[in-house]
Amino acid sequence: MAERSYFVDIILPLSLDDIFTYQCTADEFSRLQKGMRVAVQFGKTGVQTGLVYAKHRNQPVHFKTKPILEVVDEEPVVNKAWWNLIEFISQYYITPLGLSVRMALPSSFLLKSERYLALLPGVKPDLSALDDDMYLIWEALEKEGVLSVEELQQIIGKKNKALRVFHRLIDEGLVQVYTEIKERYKPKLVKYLDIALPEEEWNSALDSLQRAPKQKELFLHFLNLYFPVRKPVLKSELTKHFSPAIIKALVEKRFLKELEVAADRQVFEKEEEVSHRLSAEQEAALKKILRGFEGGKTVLLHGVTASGKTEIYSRLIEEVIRQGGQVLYLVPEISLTTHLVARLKSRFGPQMGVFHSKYSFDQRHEVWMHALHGDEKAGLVVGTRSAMFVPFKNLQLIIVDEEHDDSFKENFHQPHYQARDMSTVMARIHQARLILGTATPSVESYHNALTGKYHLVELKSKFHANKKVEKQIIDLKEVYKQNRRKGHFSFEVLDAIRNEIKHNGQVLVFVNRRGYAPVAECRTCGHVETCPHCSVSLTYHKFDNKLKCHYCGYSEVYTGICRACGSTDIDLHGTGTEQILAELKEIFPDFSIGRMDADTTRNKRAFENLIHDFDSGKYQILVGTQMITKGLDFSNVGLVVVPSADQLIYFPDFRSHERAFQMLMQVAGRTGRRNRQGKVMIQSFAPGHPVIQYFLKEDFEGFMQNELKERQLFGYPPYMRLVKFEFRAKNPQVLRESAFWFYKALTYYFNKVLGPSEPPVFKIRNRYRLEVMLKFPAKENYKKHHEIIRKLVKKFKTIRPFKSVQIDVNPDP
DNA sequence: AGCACGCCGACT
DNA sequence: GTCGGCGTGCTC
Repeated sequence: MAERSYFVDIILPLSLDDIFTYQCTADEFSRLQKGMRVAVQFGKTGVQTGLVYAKHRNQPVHFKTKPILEVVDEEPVVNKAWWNLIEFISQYYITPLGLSVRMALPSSFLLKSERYLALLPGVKPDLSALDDDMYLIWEALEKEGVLSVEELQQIIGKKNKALRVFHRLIDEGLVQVYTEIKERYKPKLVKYLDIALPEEEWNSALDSLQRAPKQKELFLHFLNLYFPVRKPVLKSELTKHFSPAIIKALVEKRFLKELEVAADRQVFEKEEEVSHRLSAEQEAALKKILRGFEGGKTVLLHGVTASGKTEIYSRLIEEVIRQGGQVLYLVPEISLTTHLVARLKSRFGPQMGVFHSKYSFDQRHEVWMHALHGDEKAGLVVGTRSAMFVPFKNLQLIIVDEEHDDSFKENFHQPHYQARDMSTVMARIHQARLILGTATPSVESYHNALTGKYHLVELKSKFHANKKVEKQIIDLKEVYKQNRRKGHFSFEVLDAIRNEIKHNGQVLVFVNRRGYAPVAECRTCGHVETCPHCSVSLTYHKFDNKLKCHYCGYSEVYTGICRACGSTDIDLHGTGTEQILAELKEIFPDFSIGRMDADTTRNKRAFENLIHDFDSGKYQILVGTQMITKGLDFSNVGLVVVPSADQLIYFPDFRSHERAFQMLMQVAGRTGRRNRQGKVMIQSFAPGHPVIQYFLKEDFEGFMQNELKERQLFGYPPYMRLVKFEFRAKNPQVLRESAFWFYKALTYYFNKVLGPSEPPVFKIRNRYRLEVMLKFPAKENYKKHHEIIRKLVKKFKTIRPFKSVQIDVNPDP
C-alpha cells in the first residue's frame, strides 16, 4: 500500500523542532520541488504555509498523514544556497529549523487564511432560543450573507467569547464555515493599452471615427506612441490628454484593448556616471584587496572615516555586475542607508534593489524574486542584516559595511544570528568574495586580521585632504568644582557651540538616552517611580508629560506628586535627549535645534525628513542618540559634543570599552569633512580613562592590544566563546529551579559555567529573568559543544515543571 | 507559535 | 450556577 502513496516533508515557520509529513496526489507530487510553498491544515484549525523540504514515498508509521491543501508555487521561492545557510544557522545558533525559516522568509510569503461563516440555505433557527450574542451574529449574517471570524470578533468584542459563539453556531448546525487562503503579496498592476486590430484595418478604423473627432484624435495619438516600438502604451500616458470615457469608447469598439501588467515598486533611475578617479592610496588599496581575494581570504578594509571606502566598493561592484554576478551590500540598521543608498542609487540605480525593514513587504518581495531569478534588477542588493537571506542566484561579492556595528547581531528573536559572522559562511556557500569594511574594526575582526585569517587592507588618510579633527576632553570634576557650567554643559562647550554657529557651521550633540530624565526620584522619601511590569525606573518624557517604560511601553501621566509620600518635591535626574534639547533651547533661544532619536523617527519618512532638514540647514544644532553617530554624512558639521562620555564607558558588558571607543571614533568622524577643521568636545568625570586616552591619541593599535590583553585575561572573545542562556518565567521560584537545573546540567559537560544570575533588568513585562553563561576556549570544536547544548535544551523542554519557563539560547552574545 | 481543552475563582 | 482567566498538551 505504501507504493500507492505520495508524501511531502515540510517545514512550518513555527517554533517546532519537527519536520511534518503530509500526503499529496501523484499530480501534486510530480509538481512539487524543494523550496516551494504549500498550504496545509495544521492542528485542529488554521491553515499554515509550509516550505517543501523533501518528497518521498515512505508511509509514516506513527501517525496518519493529512493531505496538503494546495501547492502554492510553480517554482521554488528559495534555492539550495538558501537552505544551506538556514541549516547552518539553525545548528550554530541552536534554534529549530522552523524558527530560522520564519526569520529568513519575508512575511509576504506567508499565506493569509481567513475563516468565514455563511448561512446554510433553508436553515431558520428558532430565534427565541438564541441568546443575545448569537442573535446579533445571526442578524449580521442575514444582512451580509457571509461574515469573517474577524468581523464576528469585532461584533462580540471579547476574543474568547467570540470564539465560543462561533463554535456554538456551528455545533447547532446553523451556519457553515469555509476558509479562504490568500497571498499576502499583491503585485502592483499598471494599466496598458494595446492595439486590438491588425495593421491593415487601422486606416478603415480611423475613417470610421470621422464623426467622433475626440476619439479619432486619441486613436492617432495612440498610434503615434505605439508605432515606433510596437509595444503597449501606458494608459497614464493617454489619460494626461484624454478623458477615460474616450478611451473606454475605443476599447468598446474593440480598436484598443486594456491590459494589466505587474510592475516593480522600486524603480531607480541611473542619474549620472559618477565614477570618480581613485586616489593613489585608494588605487593601492584596491590592488591589495584583489590580492587578498586571490588568496581566497576575507578582506578587512580598515579605512578612516571619509577615506573613500564607498568608491572602492563601487569599483568592485561594477566589476561583478559587468560579469553578470550579484553583490550583497550589508549595512547597519537605519541611518547609513539614507545617504549611502542615495549614492549607490545614482550609480547603480537600475541594477539595484534595497532590502530593508523600513521598506514595504511588497517591495522586499519583489527584490527577493529578482535576486532569485538572477534578474539584472538585482545585480546589487543593499540591505540590513535580514537582506542576507535573499536567495541569490549568482552571488559573487559580499560587502559588510561598518562591520563593527552591533546591529548586525539579531538580539531579539531566535536565531540570534550575527550577520557579519554569517556572511563568512555565506561567502563559503556561494564561493563568493567577502569584504568587511569599517573605520573602527571590531575586536574579533581585527584579531582575525592579526592572526592572518583575514587579509588586512588599510586606508590611513582622508580622501579630501583636510586637517585632523581637534579633540578636546573636558574634565567635569573641575567644571563642577568651579561651577563653570550651565546645566550639563561647561562654559567651554557653550562658547564653542556659539562660535561654530557664528561661523555658519552646524553642531551635533550626542546623548546616550532618549526621553527627558530616566529617573524620577522623590527628594523627601527617596521613592523612585518604577514600571509596574518591569524592574526599571520610568523615564520622564516632557513632550507629553508622561512617565514611560522603555522596555514594555507602559506609560502613566506624570503628576509631580510622589506616590509613596505625597511630596511634590520630585527630582528628575539623569540625562536624556529631551532634557538636553530643552537646556540648549533655553541657553540658545535664537538657534534652531532639532532632536533625532527613536521617538522622533518612528517611520522612514520622519527619519528622512529630519536628515533632510539638517542637511539643508534648517537646524543649527541636532541633538540625538546613537543614530547620529552611525555613518551619516553631514557636510557642514564643524563641532560634535558629547556631554557625558561616562555612561558609555561604564556599562556592565565586556564589550563596553570597545563600543565606547568605536563610538567616540565614529562621533569624531562626523565632523571636519570639507575644508574646515572639525572639533570634538567630550565631557567626562574620568578624563584619564584608557578609552579616552587612546581615543585622544588616535591610537587604534594601542587600544586593540590593550583590549585583547584584557579579553584574554578575563576569558572573553575572541579567546573564549560565550553562549548566553536566558530563562524567563512568571513564577520566580520555578524560574530559579529551572535555571539551576540547567546550570548543573551544563557543569556536567563544561567547566566554565557562570550563574544563574540576575541581569540588570531582571523583570520585563511581568516575567522574571535569569541568565546562565557558558564559556569555552575558541580553539575547541564548537560543533560538538553546540550539539551537547542542543540536547540539553531539548531535555530541558521535556521536564514538566519547567513547561512554563522560556529558554533562550544566544551564542556569541 | 496558536489553539482547544479543562480546571479554578468571581460575578449576574 | 456561568463567564472568562490561564496552565497544559498537541499539532504530520
